[in-house]
Amino acid sequence: MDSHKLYDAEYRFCSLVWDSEPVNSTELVRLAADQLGWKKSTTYTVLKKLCERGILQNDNAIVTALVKREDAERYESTIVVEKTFGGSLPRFLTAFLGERKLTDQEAEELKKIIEEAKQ
Amino acid sequence: MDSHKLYDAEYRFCSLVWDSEPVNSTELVRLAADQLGWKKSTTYTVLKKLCERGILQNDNAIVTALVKREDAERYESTIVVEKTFGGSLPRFLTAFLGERKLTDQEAEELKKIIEEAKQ
DNA sequence: ACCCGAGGTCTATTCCAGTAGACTACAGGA
DNA sequence: TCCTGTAGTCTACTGGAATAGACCTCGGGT
Repeated sequence: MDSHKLYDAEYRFCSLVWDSEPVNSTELVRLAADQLGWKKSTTYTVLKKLCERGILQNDNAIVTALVKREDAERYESTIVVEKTFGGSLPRFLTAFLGERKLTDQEAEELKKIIEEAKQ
Repeated sequence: MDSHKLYDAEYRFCSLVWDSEPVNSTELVRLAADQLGWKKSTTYTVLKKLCERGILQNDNAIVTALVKREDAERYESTIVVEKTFGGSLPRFLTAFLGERKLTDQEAEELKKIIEEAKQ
């Protein structure tokens, strides 16, 4: 349940998968070497752990994600709001905005997102 | 600069300080024992590190915070939005809301916060 | 029959956050 | 004078995230 928590390195790795799934494992080794500077065994070690935790899937060298990017993002955002802001989105928003100013356009975009989440 | 990053244990400890500053260090030892289950030396070790990083201040056994709760909260929220959502607040909001639904009242509150951050 | 690349496993090593134990110094009461 | 509480330091252990090196197997090409 809580094993959906992705550590930093895992998150970066999953990002590669999300960007290119379904992807061959050897190709993934190449991508991780390129974009993360990882050695082959590092990739396989991390891949295996993520498979064991039901986050990724490796089927005959074809890697796909069981936990989708949106799931991980939602989880991540929820955690922060809970841990740091007592679960209150308004408190999060207030803190984030701080002295920051929004343009009319940005404000409209945000309000639209909120409007769509009503009910 | 980036030393303002608070690790989990540090954050919990700072919360105690924020809640009760200015606070005597012995009293803080007591609070940390009560609320975090920490031993005395743990409290002093963490306190010292935070002082060295300019986050707290210990003056003749009177502890105060140089970095305020709002600063830490803003920092924390900014980090997530940047690290996980490419700095885009709309993307964060969309992810957080996900399938969640807002009541009219909640939506109004959020829109008000946004409105106040305009320009 | 041999080599090579694909596809992987298993076992370390390193680093650091988190936590604590043992010790020191000093001031004020009994 | 000794004890006790306050205030603090310094060193050390532990667990786990991050990373990698050495090794294994198997199928296809020469």
